[in-house]
Amino acid sequence: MNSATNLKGVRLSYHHGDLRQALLVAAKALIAEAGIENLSLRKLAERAGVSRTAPYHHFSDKNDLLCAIAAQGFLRRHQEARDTFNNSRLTAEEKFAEFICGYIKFAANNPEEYELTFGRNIWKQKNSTQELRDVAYPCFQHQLEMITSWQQMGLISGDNPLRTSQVIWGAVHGIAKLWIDGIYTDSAQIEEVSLCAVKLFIKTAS
Amino acid sequence: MNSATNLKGVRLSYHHGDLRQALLVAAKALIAEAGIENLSLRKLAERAGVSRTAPYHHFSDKNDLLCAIAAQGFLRRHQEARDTFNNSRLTAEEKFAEFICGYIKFAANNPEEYELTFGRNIWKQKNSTQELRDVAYPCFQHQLEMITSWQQMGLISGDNPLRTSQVIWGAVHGIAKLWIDGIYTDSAQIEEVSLCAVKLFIKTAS
DNA sequence: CCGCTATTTTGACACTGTCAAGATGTGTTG
DNA sequence: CAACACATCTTGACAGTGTCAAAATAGCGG
Repeated sequence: MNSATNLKGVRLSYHHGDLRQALLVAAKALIAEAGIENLSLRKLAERAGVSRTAPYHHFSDKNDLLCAIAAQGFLRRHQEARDTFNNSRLTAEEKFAEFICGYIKFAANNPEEYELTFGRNIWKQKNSTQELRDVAYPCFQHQLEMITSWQQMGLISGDNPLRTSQVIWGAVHGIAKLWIDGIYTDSAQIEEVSLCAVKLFIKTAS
Repeated sequence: MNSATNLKGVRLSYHHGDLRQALLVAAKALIAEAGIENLSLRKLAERAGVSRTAPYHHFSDKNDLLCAIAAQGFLRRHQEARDTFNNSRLTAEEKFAEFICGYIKFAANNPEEYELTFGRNIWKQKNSTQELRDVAYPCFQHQLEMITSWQQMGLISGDNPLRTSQVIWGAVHGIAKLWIDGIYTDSAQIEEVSLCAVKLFIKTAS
């Protein structure tokens, strides 16, 4: 259970100690630097100071590693949303606005990690791990619950909570993705777009 | 200018005749079958009955080929949207509904091609070709014009047309992507989600 | 000290995008 | 018709990728 690395990350012993955690940290750094598509297990292993195939004893394959990182992302986002929703000093409308803006900010602040977490790489086909789904679905469910409550109190229009939740989630996801993927040209004004979305979904807006 | 292939696609002459077009067609087929990430230039060349590097005489690299396919996608979508908007037998509200549902249907009917056209592969970093931007931006611009007109006639709420357009585009894009990437579980109900989006954005909905 | 197990490494394979150099057609000009 | 220029296609090669099998090494319980 020793960390077995000195301050520079150079290995001191043959066994790394906590290679799994080190790989996750290094992978997130590499992804933030150069994007998911530029992450290779070999470069990752080199960064962690370990041979090419060492990661395979902690993750069954590359997809498994990506799913583990994404799982952390879901936990973080879920926690953020919970904190906002449970903040008793905010009105319902403020909570909703913060949900929208917070979601998009979450994506904009860590674009590459968002791309991994909510992107196609790990979700398409049957790539998602059971572990990932176990933390992602509660996050989705929580979003649905929040939207449902806002709808029941008349803040948001629409009747079917599930469909409404899917539309609103789709909106923030789409805004985030269009920005991250560089399709929006005026990238600076992401905050304005968020606020516009809030106004469009709130019932009293005219 | 001869096609120089028989019915089975087997080459008759050394020169292919219209390899560029044949590659585009074959690539779209391969993508529709197995997704973008499973498209390799080598498999593509083999499918076209040509050597590995032949495509490089018609496209500067893989990204260039993908951009060419995406450009066709934009032209198709742009035409669809124009047809709907110019259809004088539809009311404004029907046009808006058809814009939303049509966009999502466009994505749902050809998920892999949509992923390519509006996805990160060709837009992130500086991957987009000038040719691609030349057909994509008018398509974006047209969306903005339609939204602006619907907003001016009081069909849609909001004040800033550009921001509103970005939100609505984000919504349909996000709904489409969540569905395509397999994050939504109940994939069958994409039509219901589209209609819910229409109701949420139209002013008179309560 | 021996051996068992977890961990890491080395070697190898198939696959990828892409470049350089050569081969083969097609068209044009004298 | 012949010779040359050019477009097109092919072969060979290289670095990089994910991943498997087998060997090497370390730590721990007896």
